[in-house]
Amino acid sequence: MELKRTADGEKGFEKVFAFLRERLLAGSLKPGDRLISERELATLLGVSRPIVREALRALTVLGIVEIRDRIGTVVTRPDVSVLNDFFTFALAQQADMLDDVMQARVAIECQAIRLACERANITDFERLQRALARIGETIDEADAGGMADFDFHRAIVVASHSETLTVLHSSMAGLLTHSHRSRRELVQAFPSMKTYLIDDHRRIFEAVIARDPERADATLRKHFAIGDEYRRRALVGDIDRTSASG
Amino acid sequence: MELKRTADGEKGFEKVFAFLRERLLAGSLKPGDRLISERELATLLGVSRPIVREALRALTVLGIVEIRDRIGTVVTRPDVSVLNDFFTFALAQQADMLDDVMQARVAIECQAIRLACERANITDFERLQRALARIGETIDEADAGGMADFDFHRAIVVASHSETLTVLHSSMAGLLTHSHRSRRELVQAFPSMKTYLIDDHRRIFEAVIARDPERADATLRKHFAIGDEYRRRALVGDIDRTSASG
DNA sequence: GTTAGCATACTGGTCTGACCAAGATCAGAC
DNA sequence: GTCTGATCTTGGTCAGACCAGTATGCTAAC
Repeated sequence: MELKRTADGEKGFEKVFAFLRERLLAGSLKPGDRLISERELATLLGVSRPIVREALRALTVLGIVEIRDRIGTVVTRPDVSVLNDFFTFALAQQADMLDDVMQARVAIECQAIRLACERANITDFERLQRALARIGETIDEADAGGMADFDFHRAIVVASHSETLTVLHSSMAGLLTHSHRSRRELVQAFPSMKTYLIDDHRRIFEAVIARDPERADATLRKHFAIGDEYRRRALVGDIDRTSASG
Repeated sequence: MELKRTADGEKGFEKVFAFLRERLLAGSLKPGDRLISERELATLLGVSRPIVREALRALTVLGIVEIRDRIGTVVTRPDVSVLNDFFTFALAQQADMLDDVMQARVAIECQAIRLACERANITDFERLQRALARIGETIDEADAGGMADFDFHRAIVVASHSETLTVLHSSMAGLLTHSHRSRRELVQAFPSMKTYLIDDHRRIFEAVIARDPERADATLRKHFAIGDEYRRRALVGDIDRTSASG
């Protein structure tokens, strides 16, 4: 963390960025605070306004501040969208990263469910239960079903009461929803998946209710493994057509 | 992922950003490619150069492109530093996030070690072994010891051959190194930690060598738990002063 | 005294045109 | 054929200006 001081040796952009970063990291600029106007900042640091805007824009994409048109620039609470953007771009340039991201998702969720077993409260349980019920109700719908599935998994992470895990998990949301949907589309054709989806999620739910981290982790991990297996089989057109008519 | 098309309805910055994003995500702009000059981009999109610079700066902090002075703007491979920046800022404004980040770290590493059991090759094993040896050698040094500890854990993640996990793990590196160092400083005072550090890491190493994901995960998780326990006791000045003189 | 309404100062959003320093390039000298 | 220097190009920056809304305060009407 090279906190370059605001020496004059720095280029314009770096000067402004460092100036603001210093105050942001030191805490003298807290979420909710409004920065001085771009013009003031420019004259204060002896740079031009476009440079100030560059720095503010940089902080904006980092989710640190928000530039409000004709209002001013205010400090915001760090947001997820940054990671979202990053993963979106990163994924685009390395398509093989998708499987990788899934691994990270498994990592996050398995840790989250352990924490959830310790920390979940009634509200969390209720949310999980609602999500579970919704999975059952929407088992025949691709869109709603995928969303219900996603909601359930998100509820697990939320129940961990870990901001970081939640942030990381959400940052992969865009990718996950796709995977959830495509998985759900398989359900229509292959009935055996219904059992898998409903039973698995209920078992996971029960493990959390029982506050049994090991069981919850193991069950969730198995759930992912089975899901992988289904998708793998789908690739070769196998699935369970042999045991059930489509 | 609202991929706003480059309609004229957008503001200047959004227009440029969307224009570039489109090409970045579509893959027509790949890492290594050089963008057209700022001036050309400006005239092409009908905006001024400062606006173009804002967009380029935004992509820069996202780690997507790199602006090289007097050379041009080139597309880079997505980098870790973005997440680093984000976590740095986020942590500064929510200090209580540190414990949270540790949880995420545990999540990443436990998943990584499972993958490592499957995917690790000779090179990975050797790197782990070196790191393990180094931990033993530097057991009495705070700085070098902390680094050896960190290297070992990083070697695990690297052995997972998962880009995403590596990226996430690295992004927490700054925070982790602190924690590693402070832990090592305890070693000097409390001899029993030496055994814990050396033996635990060896057990972890052995589990990976044995390619036993469950055992590796469990051992690593226990390793973290014991570390937590030590730190927790250190807070109340307990530790093992009773059984060993300082 | 209170309030509605408007003028004004201020804010972000953007543009134009310009200058600088240094890498890249190519023509011309050797 | 090679070296050298002028020139083109590139990013880095600045100054000043205009627009369009917001916020504020002052005035005028009730």
